[in-house]
Amino acid sequence: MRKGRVSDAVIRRLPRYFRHLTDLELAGVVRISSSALGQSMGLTASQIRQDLSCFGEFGQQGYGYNVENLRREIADILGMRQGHTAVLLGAGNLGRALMENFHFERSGFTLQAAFDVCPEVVGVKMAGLTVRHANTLEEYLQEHPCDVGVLTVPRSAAQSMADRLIASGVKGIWNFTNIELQHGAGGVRVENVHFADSLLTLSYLISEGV
Amino acid sequence: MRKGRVSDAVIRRLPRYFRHLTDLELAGVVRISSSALGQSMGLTASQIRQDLSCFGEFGQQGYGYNVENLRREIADILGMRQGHTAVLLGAGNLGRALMENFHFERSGFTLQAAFDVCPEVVGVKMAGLTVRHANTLEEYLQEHPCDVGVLTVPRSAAQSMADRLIASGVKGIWNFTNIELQHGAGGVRVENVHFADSLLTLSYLISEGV
DNA sequence: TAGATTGTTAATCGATTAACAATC
DNA sequence: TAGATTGTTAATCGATTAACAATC
Repeated sequence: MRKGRVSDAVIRRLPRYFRHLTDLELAGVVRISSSALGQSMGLTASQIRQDLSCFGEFGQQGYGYNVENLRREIADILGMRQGHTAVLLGAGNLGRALMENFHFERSGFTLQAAFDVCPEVVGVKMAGLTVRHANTLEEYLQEHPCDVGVLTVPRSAAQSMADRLIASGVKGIWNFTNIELQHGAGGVRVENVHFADSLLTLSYLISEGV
Repeated sequence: MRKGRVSDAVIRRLPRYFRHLTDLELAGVVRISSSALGQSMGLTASQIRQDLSCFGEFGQQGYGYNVENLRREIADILGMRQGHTAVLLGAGNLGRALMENFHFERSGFTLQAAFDVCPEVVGVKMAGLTVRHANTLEEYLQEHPCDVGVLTVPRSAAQSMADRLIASGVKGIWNFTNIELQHGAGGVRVENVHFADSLLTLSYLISEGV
């Protein structure tokens, strides 16, 4: 499906395309041209056509793109329809908020299990899952191989937990801890959600010109 | 302090520099060269020197950079030492997790107040703050002007809450809702934390080559 | 058919990397 | 002093934008 290497800039735009197309579909829009989509997303029509051409030909001359169809194509490109699975490590405040509020299934993921070490949390039911003790992680993953580990443990436990996830064969780590995880050449992908980096960017932007 | 326009790519690296320098300082490292810093961050020495040169001259030939000094300079550039203030909108699971777990003060922010509409939440004390009713937002902001609004309300309330924040004169919005906020030409800065976009990027990366 | 819009090739722009004189 | 390393200028690389033939 993919032609040559796809740049990081393009990859980062794919979820935005998906989100906008979802909104358009919900709003009942059937077709859209690259220039109209670009206008609503703050991109040029050229860029959109260039981006999409990395993956195939989804439009039609003189017509544009069918919204529903393009949305489905992008979902495929993003791997949303592959039935990925995830386990969550660290069912504290943030972990719990993710479990109970974030819709994993809307991104094509099934959250299979959650782990923690804290006795007050182990055994508690959250979002339909009973939190397991973290020392059963390897055992669990051996029986239920999993694509992604969601890392919401405290900073101090982050690297060792990441190592255990990698050793158990996950393909990716969704990292909410504020550290840069070390992950060897094993091909594990790490996606960081660094809250502080985000807030500091905003801090810079509102301070500019001072 | 700033020379000409600073590109977005550079701005996004500043918090990473800050984080790495903090770690180095904690580890007792006193000086570091651009090539050593680059190695540990996965950047080239050239890029680091080029980035820093947007803001001034912080190094010394033959020596490199003093870690403590460079960290402080970057904190200044990021506006961390300006004493920014924030209010939080939406004290549900995610909002509460942020209040109780995220260290606003480490990014130079003081979280001043939190608001919600839900009767079970209004009046509850979280992280030392008593949650106020959202219909007192304007009144509060008039008396206590605030730099940033942290938006952790449900999707349906997001845009109207953003409009109210902007009308009350905030400089920035830290947006955790999964929508692209509309904000006119008023110069308000919006920084998005789109969980789903992040997970979908990871989904793509672990699916690659399928 | 005429108008609209694609996918792609070429041109431009900006960001990263390399090179090097200056100097601690 | 000699070695190391900066800040900056020049070269390269990659991403974005523009142009246009193809065609629905």
